[in-house]
Amino acid sequence: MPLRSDWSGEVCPIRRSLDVLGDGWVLLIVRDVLQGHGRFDELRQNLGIADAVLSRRLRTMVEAGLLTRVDYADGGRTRQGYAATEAAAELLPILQQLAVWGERHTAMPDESGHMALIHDTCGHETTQGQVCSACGEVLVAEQMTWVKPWAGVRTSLVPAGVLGDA
Amino acid sequence: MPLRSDWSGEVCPIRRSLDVLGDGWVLLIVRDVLQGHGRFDELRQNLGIADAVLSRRLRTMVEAGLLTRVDYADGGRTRQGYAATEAAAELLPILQQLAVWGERHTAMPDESGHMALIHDTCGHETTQGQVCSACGEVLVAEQMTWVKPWAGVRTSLVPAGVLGDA
DNA sequence: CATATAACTTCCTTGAAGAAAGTCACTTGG
DNA sequence: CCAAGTGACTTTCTTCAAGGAAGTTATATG
Repeated sequence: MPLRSDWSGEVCPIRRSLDVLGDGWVLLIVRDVLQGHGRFDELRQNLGIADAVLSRRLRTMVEAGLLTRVDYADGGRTRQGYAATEAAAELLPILQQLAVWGERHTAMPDESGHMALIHDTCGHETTQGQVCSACGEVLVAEQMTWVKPWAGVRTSLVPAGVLGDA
Repeated sequence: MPLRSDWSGEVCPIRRSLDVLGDGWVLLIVRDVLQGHGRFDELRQNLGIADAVLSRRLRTMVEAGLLTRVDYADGGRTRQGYAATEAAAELLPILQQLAVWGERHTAMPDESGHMALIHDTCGHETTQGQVCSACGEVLVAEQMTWVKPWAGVRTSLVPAGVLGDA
């Protein structure tokens, strides 16, 4: 008896999505992988997640078609990381809307600051997660930069299938 | 030691949102409450959830500002149900985008059919969750009707604070 | 009175999260 | 050659949460 039942055969598409996505770790992993941070040690560090939990999530996300294994060179050897599939990249609006919602409805800590979503194509910030509020275009991951003032960085999102530079 | 740590003080707004929302049951409850189905027995039946799990979720969602308790008349007595807050209503784009994503990326069962998202204001179906793909307006819950062919019903979403008719 | 309904709460079993340690496959430096 | 380090996991053990089932309380109604 699994802790939560299998929703993959449900008639409601929202519920079928939540079978895969209705878990905080999954969406956080997609968040990081879209930023190119798809190595096991990067994810473990960024997320503060237990090894075993991360390993289990990565496996199920590969099986569910959200992630693919990608080779990368590290010194003289080849290692493996994870990149987002097209399916995962299409979660961008949900992630960005979570950012917008979070800034409106959760308590912002002092060291946080405003996470701006920059649409690189038109160069403006969008206040909507799916369609650019400045120019009206539908947003895709590789045309986005996320401004994270708490870390003093701007991160350009990577296309599906790509593992970013460390 | 809770099974999953507290993300409410995180610097990333996505992660703060997932502290509240990163759970399949929470989003399914919002889905049903936005359709006016906010009574305990309705939720239990629609969701196929254990009483204790539902009760716990409802309590935490009220505390988190997603739901409010609402009185309703049943025969000669007053009972209580749950309505969405404005914060929950603002999850509409996420829910609708989950529907869109689910139809594209999960296996549709035979008895499911296409869940159309109708923007009542312009009368057309939208293929985007946040902005109407037909007329360009930002979508809000009380202007939406969800077509659920597997149940042969069209459900108009209710405004925040409202418990729909049974 | 008995029955039904709604909205929970409690009990018990089992799966999952998380801390910590371990394993394996390599590089690299002494 | 060996020791140390790194990356990507796996395993062990403890504790929490999901879920099935039963119970409780506050009312109607016949």
